[in-house]
Amino acid sequence: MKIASWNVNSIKARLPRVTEWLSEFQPDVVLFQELKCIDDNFPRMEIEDLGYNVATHGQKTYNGVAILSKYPIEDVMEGLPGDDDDEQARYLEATVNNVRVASIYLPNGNPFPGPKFNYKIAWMDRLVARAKELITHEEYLVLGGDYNVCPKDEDCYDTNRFANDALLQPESRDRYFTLLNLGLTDALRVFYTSGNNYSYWDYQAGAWQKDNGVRIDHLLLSPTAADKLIKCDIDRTPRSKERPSDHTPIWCELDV
DNA sequence: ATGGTTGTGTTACAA
Repeated sequence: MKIASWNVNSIKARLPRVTEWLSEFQPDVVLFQELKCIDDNFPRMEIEDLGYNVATHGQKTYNGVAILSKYPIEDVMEGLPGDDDDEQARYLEATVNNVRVASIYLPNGNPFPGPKFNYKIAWMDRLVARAKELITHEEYLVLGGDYNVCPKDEDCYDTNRFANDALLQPESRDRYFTLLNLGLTDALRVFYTSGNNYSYWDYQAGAWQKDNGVRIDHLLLSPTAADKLIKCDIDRTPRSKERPSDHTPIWCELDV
């Protein structure tokens, strides 16, 4: 069972890249972030024609997350618990083929410091609380998405340029490692124990051509899911194409 | 070179 996560940076603008990648890569489950559209404008038919069920949690202009699955999508939960006043569409959870999955678009948090960074940290605290709850269920669990966190310096091409960036702040990293300390596994680091494994390259200044990237898209697995982990990798192919997203997919294969 | 690009939706803001 192949599960992928991809920040598409507008599903409408990215539809040609998305359909060609789904057709070629054939993931069983896909977690999308940054749809940048309301549910009614999601290109549902085009995706369903490729054999996927679709659950969306969209929003006008910003944010928006979705779950695609070749299996039925069950027990959908929209939004991250813990703040009834939070109206940003950044979290969608569901069960597919006995695997609980979440599509996560964690707040970027820039500029640091400031209210956006405070929102990021509060959001991460809510994610930790949700992960704590989920992990007690002892089921297959994959928390995937754009975490907007570089866990370590090796996950950023130039830490000096990012010294004041929210992606590298200790407060962001502390909460990311709190997730790992709950027992979640950073699936990519099972196979690539160190070094550059970027998932995002800025559109500006030839960042892609120079491989000036950061690793901020992650798949975190519960212990039972990690036991079934066969492979995890980052697929750079979509980032190399015309009119790409600035992110590229991360995927894993589970023996379930 | 303190630059540069993309997307939404309006000429600003987020990333």
